[in-house]
Amino acid sequence: MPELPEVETIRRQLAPELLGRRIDCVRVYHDDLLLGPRNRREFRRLCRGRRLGPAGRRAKFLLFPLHREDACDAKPEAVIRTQLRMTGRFWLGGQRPDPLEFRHPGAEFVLDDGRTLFYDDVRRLGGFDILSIPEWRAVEGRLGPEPLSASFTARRLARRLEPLRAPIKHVLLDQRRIAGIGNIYASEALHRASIDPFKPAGTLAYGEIARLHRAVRRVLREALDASGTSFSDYRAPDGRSGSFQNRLRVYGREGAPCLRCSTSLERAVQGGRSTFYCPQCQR
DNA sequence: CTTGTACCCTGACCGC
DNA sequence: TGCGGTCAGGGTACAA
Repeated sequence: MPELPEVETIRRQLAPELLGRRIDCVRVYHDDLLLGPRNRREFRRLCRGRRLGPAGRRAKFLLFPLHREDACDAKPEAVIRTQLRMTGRFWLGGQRPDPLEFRHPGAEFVLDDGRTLFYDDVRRLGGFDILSIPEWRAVEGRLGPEPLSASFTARRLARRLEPLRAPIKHVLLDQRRIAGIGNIYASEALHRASIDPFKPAGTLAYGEIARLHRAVRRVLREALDASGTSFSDYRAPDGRSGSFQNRLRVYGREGAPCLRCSTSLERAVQGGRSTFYCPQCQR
């Protein structure tokens, strides 16, 4: 479901509410929501009684640092890594969320202020694992740069694309190359940069890469400012929708006119996923 | 190393 | 009303 702007929106809403809270009780309703090697009992044991540090995000992962009760100021000893994948959602409140809207309860984290963090996931492709800090550092080291960070430059992007023969659209989805971009914003960025999604990444001219770099940052920034893109099921934890779906230029607009040149937009399948593009102005 | 494919799972929708 | 096929914002394991 969510890409970088949606996950970051969720993080911003949850972070101030969760900071310093103690996890008193954990319930996990499906084994397949535990994505790591730990079973439910181990997961509960590692969470219970821990205090939450500031919620973080890297790529599309939400991170909940866990501190020992007696050493809250020190570095966390572990982190809960959450992946929402396609349909994972959070809701935080004093009672259960509306069961008509949250029909697939996956897990609950009861906090010491009486509220509970609920996780709901229709397809159960998302979930949690607990990583020690060295384990997390190893995982994080394999991820590509954060596209909104100051250190993500066009030059750096060019170096990462240069050896790759795969289509640029496919490369944008590869979290080892660039972190946080998913199927919506890959199509949107390529359209804004007027680049053919099928073009092999390593054949892009530097000028094209510079345009792509700007387009990626701009579209993610604008989506973040709009609290993300909401289709039928995505909601932020406060229940509000994002509004960026009104500003998508190609995603989901197959057959509609290109906003730049009026050519009918097309949909193609790359690596099993839809790519939306303008056959006229993306070359 | 790269690249492609299968797979995890449920639900909405479309054509028959 | 039912049935089969397709599609959905993701990531990983595995084979070639």
